[in-house]
Formats: sequence, structure tokens, C-alpha cells
Amino acid sequence: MKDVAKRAGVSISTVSHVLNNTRFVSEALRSKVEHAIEGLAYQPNPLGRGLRKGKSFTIALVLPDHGNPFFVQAARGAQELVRQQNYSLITCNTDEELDQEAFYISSLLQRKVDGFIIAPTQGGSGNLQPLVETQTPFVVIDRYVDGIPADQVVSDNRTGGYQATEHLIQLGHKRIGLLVGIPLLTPIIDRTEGYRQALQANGMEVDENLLSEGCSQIEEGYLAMESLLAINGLTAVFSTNNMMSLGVLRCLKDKRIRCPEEISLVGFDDAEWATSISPSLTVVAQQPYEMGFIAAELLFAAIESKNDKAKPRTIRLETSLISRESTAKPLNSGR
Amino acid sequence: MKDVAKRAGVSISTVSHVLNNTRFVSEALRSKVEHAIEGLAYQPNPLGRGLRKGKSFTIALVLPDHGNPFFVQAARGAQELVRQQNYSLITCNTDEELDQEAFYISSLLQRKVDGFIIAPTQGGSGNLQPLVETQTPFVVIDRYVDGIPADQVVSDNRTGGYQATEHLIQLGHKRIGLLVGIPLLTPIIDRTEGYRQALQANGMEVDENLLSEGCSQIEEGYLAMESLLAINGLTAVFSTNNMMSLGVLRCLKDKRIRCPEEISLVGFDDAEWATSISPSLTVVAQQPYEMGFIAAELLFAAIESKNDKAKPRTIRLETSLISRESTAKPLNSGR
DNA sequence: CTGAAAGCGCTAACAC
DNA sequence: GTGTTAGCGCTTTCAG
Repeated sequence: MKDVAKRAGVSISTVSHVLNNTRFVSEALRSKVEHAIEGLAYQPNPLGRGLRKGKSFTIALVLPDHGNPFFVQAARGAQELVRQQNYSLITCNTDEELDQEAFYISSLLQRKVDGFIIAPTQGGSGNLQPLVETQTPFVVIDRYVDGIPADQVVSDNRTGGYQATEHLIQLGHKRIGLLVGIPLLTPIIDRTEGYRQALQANGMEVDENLLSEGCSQIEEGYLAMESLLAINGLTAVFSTNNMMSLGVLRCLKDKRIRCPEEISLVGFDDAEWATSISPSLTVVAQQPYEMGFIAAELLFAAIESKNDKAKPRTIRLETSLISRESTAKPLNSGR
Repeated sequence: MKDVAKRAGVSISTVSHVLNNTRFVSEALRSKVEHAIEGLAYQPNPLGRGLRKGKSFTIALVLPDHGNPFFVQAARGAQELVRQQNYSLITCNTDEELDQEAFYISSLLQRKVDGFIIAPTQGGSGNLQPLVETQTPFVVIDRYVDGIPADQVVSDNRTGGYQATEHLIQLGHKRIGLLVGIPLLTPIIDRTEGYRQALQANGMEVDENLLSEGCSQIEEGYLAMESLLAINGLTAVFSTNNMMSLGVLRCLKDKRIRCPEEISLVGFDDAEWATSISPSLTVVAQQPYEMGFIAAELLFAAIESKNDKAKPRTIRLETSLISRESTAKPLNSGR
């Protein structure tokens, strides 16, 4: 920067002001400076700037599983806006573990990250406390947290669960199993709630035996499905999580149970493999890319206006049912 | 830091030396300083440190597709070591586009990132030139680049291709199709080479009609498979890329061609869905986690000893065939 | 064995 | 309109 100033024959502060458009600079000097910058291929050093302004031009994305296609898409959405704003994005993976989450948050806070987008591991919203204490802007995605002073962007999971269940009911299914993913996660809770509401809206009882919990893993889905199969008259299953859907498929395959003839299956979240497998999978799709993008928008808005405590907003994204081959009328009905 | 010094009644430089173990400090002062640090919950500011030392304690991971399970695992491996070293990891997604790659490299360079791990988009190794010019340490993964002064860690793709093909030959297949992914990528080139060698080693001719190119996308795999199906006597296919494998599956499904009875299929890379689908997929597995981890090890080694131009090393990771249900003897043979 | 002080690259009063 | 200058938080000579 000193070199640029020298070469342009101006003061170092003029260079700074040209760079940042932070006060008027006469056309003559401005162009001299710009030439010098060009000539020296000067690039401002973000560390110096960051040190001075107390920020790092970095934002953090804290995810429970960055291998999950859902979060991959969310990351893309966020990345898009972040790079557009000339910030960098640091992505972290908590593996759904509270202490990893705490570790990442504190270490990123120390790094003076300017904001967080976080899909918090549930059961310890205490991890978010340091963020509000240090006044670091953040926005929550995917998992809703009650009473937190931050914007949130989540899917309308209740409706998603409703759509899945209603779809099965319309096809004529009477006994519909529910595979409940990690039961503490608000999306899972809401999808379950949607399931109950759809049944009730159609005048059907909720049989608690038809709910089977697992942990959003393939193996857990397998086991949960296995236990559901013991139940009489089961003709359909709604899996609230796509890893569990894979477990269900594996289970049906092992037991040589045909889908959709014997068991219909609805999954949650679309995935690349969903249309390639046989039968292709009926799912409730979310909008992860939009989720990440909108979260980034809200975050930057919060960063700009750190002062005014606008009431935190919650944005709820629509879900949509995509009907494919894994759902059909039950064998002995509809006739 | 000033506060810590004041509270401990020592100079600011002593605090620094305690923090970094960079010169001897008497037990008495050291403990005073440590108390003060504790009491004030002091955390060193990486920006100040970075500015002074000309580094950022950040390393960059530049990937062509951070949604691909292969790279997700590689990212995990790298992340593991990076956080262990108290560095941060910035992950970028080039979508296999040269100009995005160039953009990320230059913007990360400007940020004074301390090192890169990069799976370069092929066809323009020129993008790596800024790294060697600025003497920024980097290591290449997945895609081998000739004559670059950097460590590289890749899979033994030639052997991988050989294993897949040999497996099919052993089962009795005579006409084995090859789905070639992005043809410029060295892993694809090497897998293809392995395919040729396996055929030749078994005294079989390579029929160029059996090679079908695509672009490592589901749709491309579908189309490539479709064209192969026109060929007489085809009983097996080796897909050099897992996205294309999904395309193959979709194609077989559409045309109601049974796998493995009519067509055997070997994929490349293991994936979560590979064991859940029916038939489960025979694949050649790589070791992506190890790839990321080892790359990080080499990178830190290079960062430590920036001076000595040790001859760059290339590490080749073993592949292994995992035989599942999608491969079997051809219908009219083996009897 | 410890302290004083210069300076990394930049921004923003404060002067003129 | 523009230049001078004091730090941001830290490391590291150089003195003692």
C-alpha cells in the first residue's frame, strides 16, 4: 500500500479512500492511484484490514453432517451469497455432537468470525449462548430453536409430514407406519406432528405402536422397519429421514418384501439416488439451497445493522410431495 | 494482552513468550501470567498474530464437487488433522469449472491462506501456477498433475480399473462395456488403462466400440449405457464413476433389463446407497478419508519446512474390489 | 532472565 | 480535497 502511494505520488490515506470509496477523491488522483494499483498488481491484505476493523470477513457454517445431500445443498446456497459479498466461508462438521459444536463455536469466535449460520445439534441450545453474549450475528437453519434472538430459516416440516401421510391415506392405506428419526430434532417432531394431524383429519386413530424411533442412520432405519413389520396389517411407511429410508429399502430387500406392492414407502428429502433406484422413491422435498441462500441474506442484513435489534424473523420454506414409484394402492383395497 | 501483562505485573513480551514457549520464563512469572490469562479469559487474536507473522492459520481445500461422497470423506480426513493443528479449513467448490477454480485460488491467496489441498480441474494446470509462484505450499489430491513441484496423493486407479475388469472376466464375461467418465481426468484415464490391461492380460481384444464416454453425470451415464445396449453380446459394464452408475441403473430400470442376470455392473467408489439398493452394487472402493488425511499431513510438513525443496512425493492409495449382487456369471456361459 | 519498542497492513480521526 | 498519524493485537529484535 505504501508502494502504491509512492508510485501514485499521493498519501497512503488517499489510497485507502480510493479503495473503499470512503471519501471524495479528485478524478486526477483517483486514476493515478488506480494505475499504480494495476501496475503493482496490488491486493489489499485482509488481515491488516481485519485487525483494524475488528472483523475477519469470514462467515462460519456449522453443520451436523456435511455429507448429507440436504446440507450440501444448503452449503451451496450460502456459499453463493458469501462469495458474492467477498467473504470467505468456513464450514464445520459437528457430527451431531454437542461438544464438537461447542468447540467449533468457541474457536471460530476467537477467530473473530463475523457471523454464523448454524444448524444446531438439539438438546443443548446452551452452545448458542456465547454467540448472543458476544453479540455475534447468527442465523439458525433447519432446526428451530425457541426464544433465541436470531433469525431462523426452516422448512415447514409439519406440512411436509402432513403431505406424506395424506398421500398414503388417499391411496387407501389404513395402517401407516412412521419411522421417527432423531426424536429431539424439531424437524422430526414437526413431521411426526404432521403425520398425526393427517390421520386425525381423516378420522383415523393414531396407533402408537406404529411409531418406531431410530437415529437417522441406515442401520437404525433397518431395525425400526424390522420391528414395524411385526405389526399386523401394515401396508405403508413414512420415513422422516433419508438415511433411514435407505435402511428401510435394505430391510425390504433382505426380507424379499416387494415395494410398493406389499409396502409403500415415502421418504423425506430428495436425493440423487432417489430416481435411479427401483422402485424410484416417493419423497417430500425440501428447498435446501434456498434455505442456505436466505440464511446468508439474513445474516448479512444482521451484520450490516448490528445496532437495531429488529425483532427476529422466522422463515418457513414450503415442502412438496414428489410422487414416484414407491407408493401405490395397498394390495387388497381400492377395488 | 496488554491487560494480561498489567494484571500479571510483567511486560507484554513476557506474556507473548509464555503463550508461545518461545524463550525461557521463570516459574514465578509464568504462573502469574497463566493466572492472569485464566482470570481474564484471554484468547489470543489470530488476526494480530497473523498480521505479524504473515500467515493466517487457515488452509484451503479446493474441490470440484463437495457433494460427491468421495470428496466429503476426503474433506473429513483433512478436517481432522487441520483442527488438530488449530488451523481452520476453508472449503471451496469449483463445480469442475476452471474459472471458478482460478477465482478461488486467487482470492484465497490474497487472504494469505497458509496452504492448499486441491483436486484440480483438469485441462488447465495453469491455475496452479500462482501457487508455485507465490511459494504457497500445496498438495494435489485425486487428480495427478505431471511435473508440478508439490506432493500428490491419489488412488491407484490403474489397478482399480484392472480389478473391476478382472472380476468380470473371472465371472466369464466376454464383452465388457466401459463407461468412461470425464475423459480428461487422470483417474478416468488410469481406470480405462486398467481396463485395457486386464483384457489384454487375459488374451482378449479391446473393442473400441465398447467404450462409451460421458461426463460423470447421471444423465450422461444413462445415455452412454443406452448406446452400449445396442451392441451385440454385451453382458457386463464397468462404470468408472459413481454418478454414471446411477445413470446406468436408471437406464436398466427403464428398459426392464435385469441386473445382474442380463447385465452385470461394477461401479467405482463406494456410496451409502450402494448396499441398500437392489441389487446391491459391486464397486471398486477408494480410501478418500485417508487421502484427505495424508494430504493434510504432507501439507503441514511442507508448511513447517518451507525452505528445503525436498523432492515432491506421490502417494498412491490402494483400491479394493467389493463384490456384491450386481455382478454374476453371464446367463449363457459358465455352464 | 526480562522489558522497551518497532512494525506487520490497514483505517479513521484530526489537521490543514 | 488531501496528508499525517495513531493505533488494531501481536511477535521479535535489541538492550540490559
